[in-house]
Amino acid sequence: MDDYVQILKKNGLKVTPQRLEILRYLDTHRTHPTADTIYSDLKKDNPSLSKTTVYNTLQHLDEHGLVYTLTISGSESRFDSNINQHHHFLCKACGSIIDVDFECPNTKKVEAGGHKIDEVHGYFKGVCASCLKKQNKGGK
Amino acid sequence: MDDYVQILKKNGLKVTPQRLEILRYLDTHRTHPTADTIYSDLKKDNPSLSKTTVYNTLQHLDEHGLVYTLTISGSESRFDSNINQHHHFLCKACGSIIDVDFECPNTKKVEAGGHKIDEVHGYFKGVCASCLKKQNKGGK
DNA sequence: TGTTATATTGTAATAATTACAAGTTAGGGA
DNA sequence: TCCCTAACTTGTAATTATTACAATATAACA
Repeated sequence: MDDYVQILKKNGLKVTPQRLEILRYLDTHRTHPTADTIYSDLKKDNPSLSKTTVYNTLQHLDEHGLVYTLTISGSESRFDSNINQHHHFLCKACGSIIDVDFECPNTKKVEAGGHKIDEVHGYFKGVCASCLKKQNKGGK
Repeated sequence: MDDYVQILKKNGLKVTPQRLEILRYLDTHRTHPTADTIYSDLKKDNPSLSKTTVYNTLQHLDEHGLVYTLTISGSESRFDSNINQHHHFLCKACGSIIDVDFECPNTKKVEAGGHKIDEVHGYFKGVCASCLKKQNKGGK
């Protein structure tokens, strides 16, 4: 019935309403939200939700590879339920984070140095196509 | 005489002892230090140094492309005076950050989406060769 | 050398995250 | 089905990195 229950069970995680809500939220909001955004949004329907629970759950999900934690913005972590290898573009004008879908062809070069790689993060920063258009229209 | 003076002047930045010290520190400590590490180390010889000055200076240097700010660790920024295009490997065991020297061949693919790219960050995380060796020796 | 815009300093404020103790609940076993 | 216990959730307090701000000091140029 509910896939999220299966996902948690498969990973040996206890099934709780809070975890189901957070999993569902991430799955239906592919905007790379912050912990605080997730907390604020979910609190509307579940006023007793604690921010600590959100942080703890995100950490557990990350440890089990169920979410991917981005540090692209520098000041706060952002969470992505898209587990496939992909990278990210951060628009410095509007703040949005856009998925960039390709694999990193350099992983093997790094491994050639003898290191074991668990995570690959590709962060591109600049101005997105949409904001570039606005800038050209708006003048200056 | 002192290259750092020229670097600052060339970039239209006022030449102050603090800025020279920070530039020199970054140039001679290629360990990707945090702002706090820079502050603590420089404070030894310049007790009146303020942490705010360190943060302000690093920000100015970054804006002028004289340092590169890493957000690889998530919890704090790290600073690199190596301006050439390169990437980084973070060892989760010992915390060290290792330079990885190659260019990203995917920049053009991102630009194909119509975005303007100012910065490219490649972060690899795992266990470094040195720590892998220790783990094998130490047993477990 | 004087002027002024800019930099430095120190403290206080903010923001994100973590620590912790108390109460609650999920899930397996009797 | 009920009970037990380990694990989870909650709320508050603490911590850490960073920024804001006002007062003082100084670099650079006339």
